[in-house]
Amino acid sequence: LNIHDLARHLNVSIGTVSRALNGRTDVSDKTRQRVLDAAKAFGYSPNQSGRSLRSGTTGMVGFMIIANRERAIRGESFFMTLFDGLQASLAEQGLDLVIYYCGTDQHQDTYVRRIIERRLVDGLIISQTSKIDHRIDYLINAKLPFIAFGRSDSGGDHSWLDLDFEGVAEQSIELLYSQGHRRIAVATTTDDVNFNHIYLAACRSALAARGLHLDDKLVFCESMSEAGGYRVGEHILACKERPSAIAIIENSMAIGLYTKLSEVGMMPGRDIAVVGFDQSPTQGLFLKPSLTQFSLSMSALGRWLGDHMVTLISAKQNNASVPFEHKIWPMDLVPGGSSEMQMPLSHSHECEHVGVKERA
Amino acid sequence: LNIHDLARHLNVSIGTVSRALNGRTDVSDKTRQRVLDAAKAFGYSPNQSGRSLRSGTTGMVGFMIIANRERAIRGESFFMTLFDGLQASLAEQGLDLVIYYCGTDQHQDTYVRRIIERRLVDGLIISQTSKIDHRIDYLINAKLPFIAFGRSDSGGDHSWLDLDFEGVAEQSIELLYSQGHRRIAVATTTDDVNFNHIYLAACRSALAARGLHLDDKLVFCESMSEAGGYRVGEHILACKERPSAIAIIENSMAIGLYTKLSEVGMMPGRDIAVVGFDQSPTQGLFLKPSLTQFSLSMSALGRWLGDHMVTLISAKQNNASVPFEHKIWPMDLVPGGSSEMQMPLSHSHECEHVGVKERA
DNA sequence: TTGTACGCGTTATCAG
DNA sequence: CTGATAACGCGTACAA
Repeated sequence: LNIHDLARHLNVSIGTVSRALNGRTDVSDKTRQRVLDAAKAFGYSPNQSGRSLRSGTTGMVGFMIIANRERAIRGESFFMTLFDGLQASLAEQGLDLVIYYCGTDQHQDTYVRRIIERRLVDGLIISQTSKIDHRIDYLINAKLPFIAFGRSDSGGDHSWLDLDFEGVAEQSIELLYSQGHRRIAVATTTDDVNFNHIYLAACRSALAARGLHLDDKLVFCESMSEAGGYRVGEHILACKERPSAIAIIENSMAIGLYTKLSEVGMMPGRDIAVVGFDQSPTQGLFLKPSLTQFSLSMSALGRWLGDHMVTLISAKQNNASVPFEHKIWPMDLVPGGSSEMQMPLSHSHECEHVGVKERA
Repeated sequence: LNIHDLARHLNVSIGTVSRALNGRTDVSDKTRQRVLDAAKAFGYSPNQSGRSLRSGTTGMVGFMIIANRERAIRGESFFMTLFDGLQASLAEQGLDLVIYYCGTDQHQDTYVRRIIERRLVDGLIISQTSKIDHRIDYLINAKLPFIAFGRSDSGGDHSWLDLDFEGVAEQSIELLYSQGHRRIAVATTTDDVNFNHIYLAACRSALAARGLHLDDKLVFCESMSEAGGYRVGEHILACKERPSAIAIIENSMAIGLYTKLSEVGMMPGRDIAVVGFDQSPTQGLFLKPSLTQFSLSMSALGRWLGDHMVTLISAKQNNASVPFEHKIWPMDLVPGGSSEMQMPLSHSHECEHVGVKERA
């Protein structure tokens, strides 16, 4: 069923049908209503290929996620929680959200090229950006509206949104430091994504700001999974000088850490302080003891992405100058039992920095 | 950059370019190579809209997932684990996977209509089928190749794939029964998906086959989330006659149950036997004690979906008769510590059914 | 206010 | 083996 059939049935021209359906003003109300009724009655909907070909626009916004062989495709559920806000925002402008899944056997750079060259979308959101990310160079060059979810050193100016890793690191270290911890470990993931570098660097500066040096032996890099966290636990137990606290970048890793610790009779919040991050809204709260972590509104984050994408797309259509945005998304500390322990002050490893009030 | 530009640059006609790129035989090897080289050099890729319009086929297969307000969009990560096999299978036939996310503010039936009417895909996989699912009626009527991931009572004959809920229920009940449990609870979800009915019914029959009646007071229906499992724990504790075992349909609920139990000093596998399902490959293994659950190859499952979808699509293109398939996907028991406890035989609540060998 | 006709980029048919 | 040309379904400038 195409526009010709509908027009013939109504004894009008296809031009009139098209105008009526697209909400143009130059069509009588009576005719418009007839057309709309008939379209509904026959279940007519314009063929998207024809429409795209003619208008040069697809009405689709892509969100690309990358499978990761190491972590067995966990953590991607993280993205699910933002699709609702994103979808709602785009829908208000008549845009559709489609998710492109780049499998383990596909290369992310060529995958992006395919999507863009074939003109599948009007805009694209990429995630899991790496420190050097050729997708960004390509997209800038292709002049396609896009937003990077995650910072990168690649490319020129472009819009991006990222979580506040610096803020999380600062708050985590401050919390642990204020409770007397001086030997603090950091766990990151083996993924080739930029946030590992950002988080680690931020932890390092936060420690340095307090006169502490981050021991390389206390930086653990494992896969983003329960299994990875379990191995982090093994590393901790194998330490000659065990840390009294650890900041861990991903909550599923915290779960594995909990498991390893419990196997040797250790408990987070009693024998070692643990601070997590936030890769799933509820997960950490149901650990025992509850995991200290950081909350954020994924739905609002998705909406931000959608709103800004709409701006970028309309700017391009109007040949307007492009207002790039750079957004650091705030996250709020949710204290849990895993970081409740206080350190005896005498055990400080940084005696030279211990001031008067700590001795009091 | 379109096919005309490429043809002009090569001093050949657009027809020749098209033939060369589409691997037709009626083009000389020399010309084909020139075209391919030029296409690569200029980064030319056919415009999908033009191609779709002409050929009437999009080369896309959709996978539709439905957001669920109640469970805060958890559990959808389940699907992620099958996309790899699905994607790989489709890619071998030159088909692309696109994921359609039906948000909480969209109605699933109208969402499917939109996708189909606008001709966005050559085939569609729907998931989270409900007992009565109008999407199936619609898709059958639209004559579009589709597979339902999940059984439904709706529609006529069509292809579907579903997990072996009956097998899981049977094995779960058998395991618990053989260890002396006679008062066994079942936890399902509040979602309007068919597997709740299937699982519950299968548990009921498995119990009946052993002379046990499933007490309605021992059927708990909560949201598919840690919070839901937590509430299941509350229900159990509030029971006048507490069950000694529970079969629970989803692993994130098991996590919440663990949490509630630990709050009152109870431990799975010691104070109550717990058998889970499998919504995430690793989750249950890192609970303490490890959760008895069922494993399956999600990648293979995805591949099955892809392979069958390819069959359906080519059958339609060749006007061949459609070989529908109905597949129950097997799952394997992975015993964990959560179900290790043995019940003392004297406590059986079903004395009239206790046979000689149990008294021995 | 409505009808006509062109072209978006591609593939397929047919003639050479 | 190759080139010219007709569709595919739609939106829109232009004519009526």
